[in-house]
Amino acid sequence: MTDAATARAKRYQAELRAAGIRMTRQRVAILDVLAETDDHPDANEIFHRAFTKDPSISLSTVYRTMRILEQSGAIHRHAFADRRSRFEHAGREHHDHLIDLATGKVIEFRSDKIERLQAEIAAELGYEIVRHRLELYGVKKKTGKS
Amino acid sequence: MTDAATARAKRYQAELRAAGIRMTRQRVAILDVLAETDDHPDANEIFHRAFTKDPSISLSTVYRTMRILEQSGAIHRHAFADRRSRFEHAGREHHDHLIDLATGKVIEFRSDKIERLQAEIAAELGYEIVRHRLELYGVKKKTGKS
DNA sequence: CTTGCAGTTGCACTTGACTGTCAACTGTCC
DNA sequence: GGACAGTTGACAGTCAAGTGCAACTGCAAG
Repeated sequence: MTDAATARAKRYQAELRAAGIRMTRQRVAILDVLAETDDHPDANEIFHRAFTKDPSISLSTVYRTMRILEQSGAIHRHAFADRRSRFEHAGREHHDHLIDLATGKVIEFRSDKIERLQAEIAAELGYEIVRHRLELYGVKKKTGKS
Repeated sequence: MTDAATARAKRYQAELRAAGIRMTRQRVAILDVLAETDDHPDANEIFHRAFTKDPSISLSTVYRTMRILEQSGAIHRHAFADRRSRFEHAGREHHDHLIDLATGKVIEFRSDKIERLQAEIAAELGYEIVRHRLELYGVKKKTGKS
């Protein structure tokens, strides 16, 4: 665990405690995992990673904790093409995802233009956007002129 | 079942038979359901609707058929906020979805600007979009001047 | 028409992701 | 150091979806 990750983990803990969430051994382990993660692990993956930090943790606790963290706004839940949820901590700037269909790799991107356009469209339909989901599924363009 | 829906159903049948897919009683029932549908039913809902046309159909067959239809490109599978798949027949123009968080109502919309922007963004990242998913989740704006 | 048979089906069962229950445990506030 | 409400691990239960298999059936060739 890098120093930066440790610092992040500490910050998450402090924030959650401030929000009245009890900091158990298991939650610390999960927060550590999230702090040193920059991919989009599913519950099972988080369980395995947390398990190496604290073998007393159970999968149920991971599910329960992910739900609590989601409700408190600490993490975001995604559901890409497959049926299971993937998570990422929320302390980062909003972004959307481009999924490489060949490798499954998830690339993050952000476009203010698109964000603005979405708000416009919703407004036209009489709605206000609370959240959105934009996922592009694509394949690598063959390099070369074209 | 309206005449238009019947015609659509017949067309679907012909297309699938041309693609070498055997037209069983059950598949006809499902195709009929899809032809007269313009919402986004899930497998269970399709099962119930098809059941009224042919009580011999089973849920397994609906699942199997939806998969076949999806692979043959006849329908699109969506997974909105909930965990189950919803379907719609593909014979229609591409569109995205705005989901009303209060009522669950699904509104369809389409924006060429956004489509173009998406392609641009993917291109910048070196990708070619195969498909995408754009869902806006929102609430009705309070009416009035604003 | 009848037949042959690969493709389909219904049923019962399995899977995979998650949720609920409950006795035992443990942060946290005095 | 208690007290005790919040939390946990184990495991049963739920829910959407997929599967194995014996029985059935489109449909193409006779």
